[in-house]
Amino acid sequence: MAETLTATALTLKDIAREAGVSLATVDRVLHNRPGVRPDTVRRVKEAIERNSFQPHVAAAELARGRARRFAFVMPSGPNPFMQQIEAYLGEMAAWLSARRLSVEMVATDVFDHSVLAASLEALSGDYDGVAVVALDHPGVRAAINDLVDAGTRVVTLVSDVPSSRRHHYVGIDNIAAGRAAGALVGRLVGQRSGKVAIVAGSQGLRDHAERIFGFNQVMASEFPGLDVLPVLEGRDEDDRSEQLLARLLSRQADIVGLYNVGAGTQGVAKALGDSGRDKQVVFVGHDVTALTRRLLLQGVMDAAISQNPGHEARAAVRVLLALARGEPILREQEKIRIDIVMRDNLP
Amino acid sequence: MAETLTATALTLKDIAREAGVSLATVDRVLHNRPGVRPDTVRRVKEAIERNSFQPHVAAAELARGRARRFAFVMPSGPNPFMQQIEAYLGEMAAWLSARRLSVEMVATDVFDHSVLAASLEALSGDYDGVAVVALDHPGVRAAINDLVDAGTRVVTLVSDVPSSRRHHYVGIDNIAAGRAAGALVGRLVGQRSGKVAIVAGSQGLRDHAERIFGFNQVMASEFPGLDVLPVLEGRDEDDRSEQLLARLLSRQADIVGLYNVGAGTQGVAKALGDSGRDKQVVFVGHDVTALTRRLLLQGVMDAAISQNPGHEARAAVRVLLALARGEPILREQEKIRIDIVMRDNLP
DNA sequence: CTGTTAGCGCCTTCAT
DNA sequence: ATGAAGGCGCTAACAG
Repeated sequence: MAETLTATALTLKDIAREAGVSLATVDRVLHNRPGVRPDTVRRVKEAIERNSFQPHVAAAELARGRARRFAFVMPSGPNPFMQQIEAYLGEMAAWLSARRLSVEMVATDVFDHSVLAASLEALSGDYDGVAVVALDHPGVRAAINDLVDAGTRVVTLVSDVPSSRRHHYVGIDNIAAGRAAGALVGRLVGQRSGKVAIVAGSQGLRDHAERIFGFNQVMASEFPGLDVLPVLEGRDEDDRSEQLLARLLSRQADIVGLYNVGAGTQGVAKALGDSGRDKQVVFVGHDVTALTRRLLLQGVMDAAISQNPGHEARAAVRVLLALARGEPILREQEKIRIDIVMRDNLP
Repeated sequence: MAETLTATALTLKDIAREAGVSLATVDRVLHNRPGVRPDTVRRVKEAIERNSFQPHVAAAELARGRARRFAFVMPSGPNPFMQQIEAYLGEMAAWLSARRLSVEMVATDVFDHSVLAASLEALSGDYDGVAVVALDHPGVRAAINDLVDAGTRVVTLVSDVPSSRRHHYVGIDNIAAGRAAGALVGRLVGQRSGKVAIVAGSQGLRDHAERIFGFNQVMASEFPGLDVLPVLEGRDEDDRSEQLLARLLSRQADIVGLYNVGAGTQGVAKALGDSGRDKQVVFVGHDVTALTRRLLLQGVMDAAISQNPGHEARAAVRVLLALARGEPILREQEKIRIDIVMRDNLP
């Protein structure tokens, strides 16, 4: 009837006794520290295995006694999504402080690779862990690798640098996100056929490029009746996005779908609204902000592909902490999922 | 440039010195224990406030030294969703054990209120916390309240008993889930008009009733062209669901949408498949299991409204732990969101 | 290579 | 009503 899920609580001392060694030796083996005869190592490991011993994290944390410092390197400037992440970090203040953790925000120009790289280099040695919203560029990659080599734990946040040796990426699979966007546009357009417009910040941004890739994949394979137009590059700016889209709308009468890959949402919505076709065109974009929430409620936007900024903030902290403590990462828990948000399931 | 998010790490001793009292007194004030003069209480509280002091959780946990026991009361029988929750709890074994927590599974007939109530009563006094998949019934409510009165922390899981004094509910908003289902059926049906069928386990189950309510809300207000048929009650059984739906399909030619509220998915899919109309009818159901995953990939199901079982398992444990420790609950983190899952964003 | 020992910060008797 | 002191389980010097 009742099946228990955990072993009984032994301590280091028990293992020491069972293996016929001292506390210190068990501790050494536990942390793979040198200075123990291979034979002793084996004996101790066996005792640990046999009892499936787990050191008490609270005791370890207390004994180690060191406060840990983490830095979050984030874009300067008013990006609502990034501001949400910062706000959620702020909400964790008590949680952090009860664990003697500190997190510091470092604002930088993440779109300029040399500035970003310099910001990262400047952190070297001062932090136990760094989370960074990264641009995928060789210079940035080198800076990340230098941090890693210096013993700092590094996680990329929202935007990855897969070729670097960062310990972990906290963010969504952007190709899958693009596919989800494509599926939504296609399904919501329904029987109609026509053209589909894409507005992105820049195809040079890795995440944007990946989203577009996924989007086109689905369009090509599943919705042959829809014709994807060349990508408009609005640099994530409202004005530019608006102008480009307005011009396109005025020339193409048979646009039935619109995918906004990045920011500049205000401009995109304006162009669409001014054209008077916001009810006919299926409009899918990214992230739930004050603006996109309003657009969804008004029926201008039909769906938003979103990543949960609170989850990303907390996952980044937890992953850095687990890495610093040498604990395993709960991959399933830290995975950032792609949420499809429509008017009726707005969070 | 760098803005820090945490206070410096003081200790109880620092507060004691500053307030001119001993460690023990600060500790008493911190935990609202009796035996301290009101005046002293004030002085100590001020010192705590002034420094925004946070006791170190690791030290507290270690000193308290007591292992904590939690029980999970879950439906007996082969419910894939519940099995997933159990599996995720199993994956937490190391995490639990490193914190000297144990969780025990208690299988019971959650659909029989007297059996369920008896199972709950039997736990009294033995556990620090109980998570229960609850039936909303006066007898169950009383059993929950008794546990709470006995000092046990209680969270309802997946299915709530709002009228009880449970400390927390870990699960989705089922009305919102029904609305999301309605919006999807309506939007995916597109321009067509016709009839929409609903298959539920029973309208007596609170979560099913709520989902149906939300579904009908959206249908009535947003999709007047769609006509919702009376609910078929399949008792979450494959056979019965199949028969009822097969009969309905044979009589109604113009069914364009289908909402499966609970389990019995296998039967629903079979009836739909046998009718040869699985590609024309928009089919939305709940939860991502091996079966629904397959149906989504085959294009039989169009979308699944899902709650993340891993998240629910971990949230239940974290909430029970926070309650037991007297820590605040991170509401935002523990909130269970409604996920819309389509073929292209299958997790 | 291995063992001994003094804390880490808090909680809990036990005295006063 | 308040204080003193030991100990929770582990880590990190320091001896040997």
